[in-house]
Amino acid sequence: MPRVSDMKNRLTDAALDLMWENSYGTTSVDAICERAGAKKGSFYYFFKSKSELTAAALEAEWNKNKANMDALFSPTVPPLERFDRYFDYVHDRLAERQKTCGSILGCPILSIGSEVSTQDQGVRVTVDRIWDRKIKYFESAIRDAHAQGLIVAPDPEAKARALFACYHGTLAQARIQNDVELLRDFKQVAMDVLGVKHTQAVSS
Amino acid sequence: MPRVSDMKNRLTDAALDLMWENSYGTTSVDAICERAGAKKGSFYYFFKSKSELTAAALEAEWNKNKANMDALFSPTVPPLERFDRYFDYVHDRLAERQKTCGSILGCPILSIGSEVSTQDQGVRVTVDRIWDRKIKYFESAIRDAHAQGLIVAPDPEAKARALFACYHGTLAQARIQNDVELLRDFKQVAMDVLGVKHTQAVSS
DNA sequence: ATAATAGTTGACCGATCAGTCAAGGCGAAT
DNA sequence: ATTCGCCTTGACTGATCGGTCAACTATTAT
Repeated sequence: MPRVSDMKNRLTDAALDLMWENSYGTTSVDAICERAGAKKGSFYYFFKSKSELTAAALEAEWNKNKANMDALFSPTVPPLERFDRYFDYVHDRLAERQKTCGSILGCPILSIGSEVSTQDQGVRVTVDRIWDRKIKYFESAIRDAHAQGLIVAPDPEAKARALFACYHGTLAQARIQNDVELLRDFKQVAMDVLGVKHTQAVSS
Repeated sequence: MPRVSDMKNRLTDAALDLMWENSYGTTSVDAICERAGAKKGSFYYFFKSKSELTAAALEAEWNKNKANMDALFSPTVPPLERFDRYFDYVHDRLAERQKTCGSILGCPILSIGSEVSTQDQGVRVTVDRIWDRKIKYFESAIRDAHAQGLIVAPDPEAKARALFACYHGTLAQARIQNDVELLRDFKQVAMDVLGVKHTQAVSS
């Protein structure tokens, strides 16, 4: 067997990075190659098109984040607390990234998905698939919360989709307005959407 | 005085149309000109860049829709009913458009805004401004609903922003999944976000 | 050591990109 | 009817786009 290369990962990393910070359309294959330290020929050795690279980059991002998601939404954590931890995690990650690039970047799945959905079915289907996987974490937490009588959610799947959409709307707004504080306010909105019985703030 | 031309409007109409259906990045100046029946030189007679045209197109779209919004959110309509009518209106408009282009297009403000926000401050600021204007309709309806004891919303502006973000998240999801039914389900979510009292009593 | 193969390179392609410009056409006020 | 100036035209630019290709390198199993 000949040599092995990490170039494929470098390319997907560079692609997602650039597309997240800018957009799919303004991220050229040349720019991806430059950041990955690759030449154009190498790019097209691994991927047959920019579209295919994008789908691979989104899947790679999912794989890198899956363990984190599993931990955040661990069944050992009280169901409603899972959301709190997840929202905190995303907030912190976006705030951290803002320090280096100056912008709140929102969710790459939504940004890229919204941009290409009417034109690139390959990427669209990939976005859809990852979207569904992430919703499963919400769904499971909602079902557990319902079982414990914390909320009333006879249709956990629908409730999960709704909450996920609301959250992503807030992420998109945070990106457009470049304001991370919008994410802080979402926790209360999430409780409203989930139908958590209103609780007065308890000093901790 | 020499002749007058409707070319400027034709160009903004064509631009918004193409960017809504596809994206900002994939909408070329050439394509805009072709749809508007203009030559490149005319385009740059009216606008000094694609970016400036986009900002103008968004403002023009707002101006065309303002009367509709005023009617939908008329103070003569019961406050919570205003939302119902607005959501129906958007749903019907998107469903109608789907017949001709095959896709649920979501909200152009969000799509374009999300796409260019980190790269084009001119368009970003325009998106921001229109976003704020639209939120005012929500805010006013929420304040009226609060005054009538239909909901509890001590901070109507924050509630309006939250609901607007949630709705746009749903619009984005509908675009990505090309599914108009997601918008139908939003009405109940909106009631949850607004904190409308229904069968489920809310503890004080 | 060498052969087989995974990976790399850089030159190249036609198309399209946003944007420019000088010149001319054409409507309205005089 | 002339003139003023809004608007249109079409040919043009240099850069960049996504993508191709044949030749080359480097690694590793044998």
